[in-house]
Amino acid sequence: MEKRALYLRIRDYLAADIAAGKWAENEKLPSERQLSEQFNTTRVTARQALTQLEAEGLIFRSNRRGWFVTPPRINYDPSRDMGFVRYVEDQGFSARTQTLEKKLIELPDHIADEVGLDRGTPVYEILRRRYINDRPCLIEKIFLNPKHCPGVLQHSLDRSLWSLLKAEYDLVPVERHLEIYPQTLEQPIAEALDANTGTSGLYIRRICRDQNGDFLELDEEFWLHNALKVVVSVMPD
Amino acid sequence: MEKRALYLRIRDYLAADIAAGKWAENEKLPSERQLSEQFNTTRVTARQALTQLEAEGLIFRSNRRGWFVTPPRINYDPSRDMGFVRYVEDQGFSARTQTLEKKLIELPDHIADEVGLDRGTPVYEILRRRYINDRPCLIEKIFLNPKHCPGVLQHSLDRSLWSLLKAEYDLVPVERHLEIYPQTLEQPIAEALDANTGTSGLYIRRICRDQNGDFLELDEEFWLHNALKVVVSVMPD
DNA sequence: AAGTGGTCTAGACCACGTG
DNA sequence: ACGTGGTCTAGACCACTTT
Repeated sequence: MEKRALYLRIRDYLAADIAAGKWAENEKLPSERQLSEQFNTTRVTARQALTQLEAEGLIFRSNRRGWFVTPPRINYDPSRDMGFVRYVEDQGFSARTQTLEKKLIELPDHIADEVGLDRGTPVYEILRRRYINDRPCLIEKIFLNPKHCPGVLQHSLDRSLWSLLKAEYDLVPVERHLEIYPQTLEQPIAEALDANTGTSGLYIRRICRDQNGDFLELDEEFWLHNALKVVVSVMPD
Repeated sequence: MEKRALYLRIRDYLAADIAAGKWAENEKLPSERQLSEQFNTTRVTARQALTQLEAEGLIFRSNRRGWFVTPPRINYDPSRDMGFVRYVEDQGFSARTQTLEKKLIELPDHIADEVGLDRGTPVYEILRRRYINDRPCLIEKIFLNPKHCPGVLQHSLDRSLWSLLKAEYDLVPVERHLEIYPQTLEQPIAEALDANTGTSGLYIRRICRDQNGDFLELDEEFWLHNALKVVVSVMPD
């Protein structure tokens, strides 16, 4: 006799309802108390089912507001920089970018060592938040080498950065290094994404260099784990 | 007055101990009951701290055996196929590959449609498990187009597949499509990795084609989420 | 003011892994 | 046989959001 745990059966039940479209994208599920009553159990067990669905990416929570059905993942190719908004819109979603900060700073030592710049080198730092269908999905921290794009902060940065760099400075990345791994979102980032501290996320980092191997850009992206599917095409070496 | 939740303070305490090397890699932490006593709380709260550390990738659990310190992530470049074992060993780890199954099957319809083969096309299916430092870290399901590598199943597959395909059939992939996203591990896969059903994982899929655009290989990998850092280098289009 | 999730207590029984 | 985590009960109070 094999009997799945109660919380997994509740999970299955809710997953089936979600698949059947009982709730629309971004629509709120019944409260934990309602669910625990409905399934004749306690809140702890109902929560366990919800947490499992959250890990699977089927639902997400908004702090103290409730649980909601996750919209489909977008495809995202971090090796292409031409128009995030356009790229997302081609998939039938709306997208929006918001610049949170822009300033000139000294590159942190450990990053300087990594990209091969002198310690203390000044770089532009840009902090942006990106929305998909009005849902904040990622925080992006960009470091730009000012040697190659002096004064870039004076432009509006709510648009495609690389189309700006191409148009104004004729900059084109030649070499791109990508790093991708699952990680939890730390407090300030989780907060900015209306998520709980410790929620799972996907970390993406990109380093771009020009034809001389000069450092152009370091881009760090902190995504909600359920918002995207990374898609990359690679040609042989 | 800001006061972090108890489970987060326990988390911080344990995280500090781990960072300080109080327990070695793969070493077992004290039991949940011991921890809850030590921190003067209940098992539920101690577990919440452990679960948080698990999400962060600092510790992992082995079914009903306990909680253990996670070894460092390996770098992994899914766009390079030359010698997983060698690649891992270059980073100072040991690696091992185990073939679980190999057979000729009909390609599932939805995959056939995707890669552009006729439905019902026979393909080789290979199931492998890969270990890093004797810890099972991923399950790999490979579909090979038999048109390009007839009889490949007669060889030992516990070695680098692409070095075999190159040596025996002069096959070299020209175009590679990658998809990467966080997902939970389903029962059979979690089981094969000595993990719990529903544990978070990282899903990686690679489609390789030859110079004519012919389908060569579909590779699906199911990784423990804390075992790797995906690293890819991309040259411009 | 009412409802929601976030946190926490103090137990319990079970299935499984280890000696 | 014993220790471990896995699951579950039946409550409670709090912080925050919504009405």
